Amino acid sequence: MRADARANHVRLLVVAGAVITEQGVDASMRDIARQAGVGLATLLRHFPTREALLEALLRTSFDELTARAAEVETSSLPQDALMLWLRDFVACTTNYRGVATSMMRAIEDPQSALHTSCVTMRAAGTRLLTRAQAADVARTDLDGADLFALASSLAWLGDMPGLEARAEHLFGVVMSAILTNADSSDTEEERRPRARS
Amino acid sequence: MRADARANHVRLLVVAGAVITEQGVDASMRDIARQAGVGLATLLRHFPTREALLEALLRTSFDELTARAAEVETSSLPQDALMLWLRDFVACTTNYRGVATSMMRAIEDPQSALHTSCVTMRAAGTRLLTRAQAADVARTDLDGADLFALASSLAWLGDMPGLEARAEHLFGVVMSAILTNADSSDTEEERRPRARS
DNA sequence: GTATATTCGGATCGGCGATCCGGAAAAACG
DNA sequence: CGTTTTTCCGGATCGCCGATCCGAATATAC
Repeated sequence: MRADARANHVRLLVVAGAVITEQGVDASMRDIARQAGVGLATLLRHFPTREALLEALLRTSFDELTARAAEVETSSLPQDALMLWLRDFVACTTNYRGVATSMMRAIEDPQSALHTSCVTMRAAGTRLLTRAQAADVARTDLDGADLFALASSLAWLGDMPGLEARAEHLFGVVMSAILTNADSSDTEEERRPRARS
Repeated sequence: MRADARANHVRLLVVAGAVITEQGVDASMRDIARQAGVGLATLLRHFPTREALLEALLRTSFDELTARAAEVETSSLPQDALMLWLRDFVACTTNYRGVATSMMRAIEDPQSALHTSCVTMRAAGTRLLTRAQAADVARTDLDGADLFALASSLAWLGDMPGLEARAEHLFGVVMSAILTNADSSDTEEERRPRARS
């Protein structure tokens, strides 16, 4: 790859990250190119589709999430590991508004540039879920796809206007449906009623 | 209103319903106008924004839902009423793909043509929730906005590709978080593990 | 320094929603 | 009826979008 091309590549990634952070995943590709000081054709040459660009933006975060899954799997109790990782997953996928919808579409479309990344994430979550189920602290009528769907729906809720404040609470509500608090552990706080404003 | 204008109005509603049913709420306004055999300007004169068109399409269903809320409130146990009505709500809002997102945006935007309808729906759900909470069968750390958000997220899940089959199951999972099955009633079936394919 | 291969970006295309306005047609009136 | 008035229609146009083409610019190889 030529030097100027490589420079444009990283420049586009940085600018796209900034623009999409504040405008969401449906930001205008032209805008991104303009703010990066290149032509639209150049952006589209480096990232042929919007999903390819998103995939490049998410790869770093996703790799960190995968590492985090392995980490909590050995360092925490099954129920805590699942909850901690899901919290990270939701937080990560809430950085870019609208990304939950893109991911749910991509995971069903092998052609999507995001497909592999999403499948990897789902697999990481599935491992934590299976471990929790084996420890009898998670309901057994869920599989990895269910978990991915529920987590994605929480991410979707998180970037609805006016719901930012409720997102954490609703996370706890859904978690209470996933975990089967067989014994009262320190994750019990998630069920405690919250003072509402 | 002139006779030809009224005819176009109903014609546009019928065609828009068909087109949006199969293409989702982001269907091209031009397409709808074309299929109705009128100019784009005519469609936009009758429904100045996409949300105004959606509001007109949803009004009938929403009125039925409001009536249904009053019906189950008097005919069913608090927990059953809440569950039955939420099921209807989700089914109704899943008819048009993408409508959940439109509703969540509209309910925070008083300018939206959909705003009033959404607020009405939320109020209907809130009444059923409050009744269930008073009967001690629903968790008390939820308010109407939480319920609306959870129901909308279920509707959102329902129109993700590949999740149609799981939607009902996930509905049960989330319901199990909302209801507090104090005594084992006949709604208990929702918690029974499901055989997965 | 020249030749080659790669990359760039302006230009163009079809499609979108928004808007304008001249003409068509319904309605009101005599 | 015919005429006038009011309403409504829809083609045309605008700026924006993403996709694509291709001559110009330039980094790299020799």
